[in-house]
Amino acid sequence: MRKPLHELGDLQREVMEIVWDHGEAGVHTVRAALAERQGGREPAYTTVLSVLQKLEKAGWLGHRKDGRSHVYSARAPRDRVERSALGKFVERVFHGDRLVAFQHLLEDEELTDADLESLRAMIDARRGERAP
Amino acid sequence: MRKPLHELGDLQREVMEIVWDHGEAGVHTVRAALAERQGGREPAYTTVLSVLQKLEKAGWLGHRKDGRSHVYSARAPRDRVERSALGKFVERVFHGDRLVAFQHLLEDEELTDADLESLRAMIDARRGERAP
DNA sequence: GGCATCTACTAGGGGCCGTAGTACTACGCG
DNA sequence: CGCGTAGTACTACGGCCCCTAGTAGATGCC
Repeated sequence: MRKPLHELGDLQREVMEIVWDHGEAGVHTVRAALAERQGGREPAYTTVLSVLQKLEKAGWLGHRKDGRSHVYSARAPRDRVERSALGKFVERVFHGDRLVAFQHLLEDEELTDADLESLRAMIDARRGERAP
Repeated sequence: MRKPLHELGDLQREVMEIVWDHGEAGVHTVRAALAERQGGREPAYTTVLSVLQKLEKAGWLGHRKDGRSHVYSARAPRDRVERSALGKFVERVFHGDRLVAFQHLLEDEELTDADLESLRAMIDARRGERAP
């Protein structure tokens, strides 16, 4: 299967995000978005094209024809990919123990009381849908 | 700084875990532990030594002399490293939004009601220490 | 039909991983 | 005192992936 999202190179991940954000995107769109995100100049046209093609070959993207151009779109919805990546990560680093992951996330200093509140809400919602 | 834990290769991560588990470990210990974990045969002595040395050069390990041997130990406690890795991961994949990470973890099918219960407890504990 | 545009294919520098060999060192035993 | 064994240090190499881009070939508009 596909490699987890976080194991992609920086450029490839960036491109995936751009495609997800735009719904679909061609080389020009991606180039422009890249330049804007990173504040640098655009990579060569063929560079971006190559990346797109690699991502397609790897199963991340599909494309349709629009005139003579190709317009790429993600083959899997973003949140499913992210969730899967998180799962793989938890697997590798915490041997699958999600509770430990929770614990670490909770220990984060930056969480506000409001955050904690909405966490509780999330959990309660989850319990609700579990045992209705 | 050091690379996040999940970006290490499989062998290197494995070795780190072994060292953490043992508190400290020399080449022989690591070799044996590797063979046992993976059920395969031990990698060459020098292979393991090389890995240990690489990890030391990268700042993961330190060593002390014991007779003519080196005994390696981790330079940072495991849970700090894990937490940092999780932080980096959330940064890369969720742009730092921990709540999204929570959400995904919560959506996991495998969580039992007991798990959800202890999650609530964790959160409450956290709130308690926050606003006493 | 000719030119601009776009894709396909190929390539190479750089880096990291796992793997291990070779060379050198030092300690302990006889 | 000398030698062998065990241990470390250094170097190497194949494999793989990333980013980068060039060149060549196809195609469609004017």
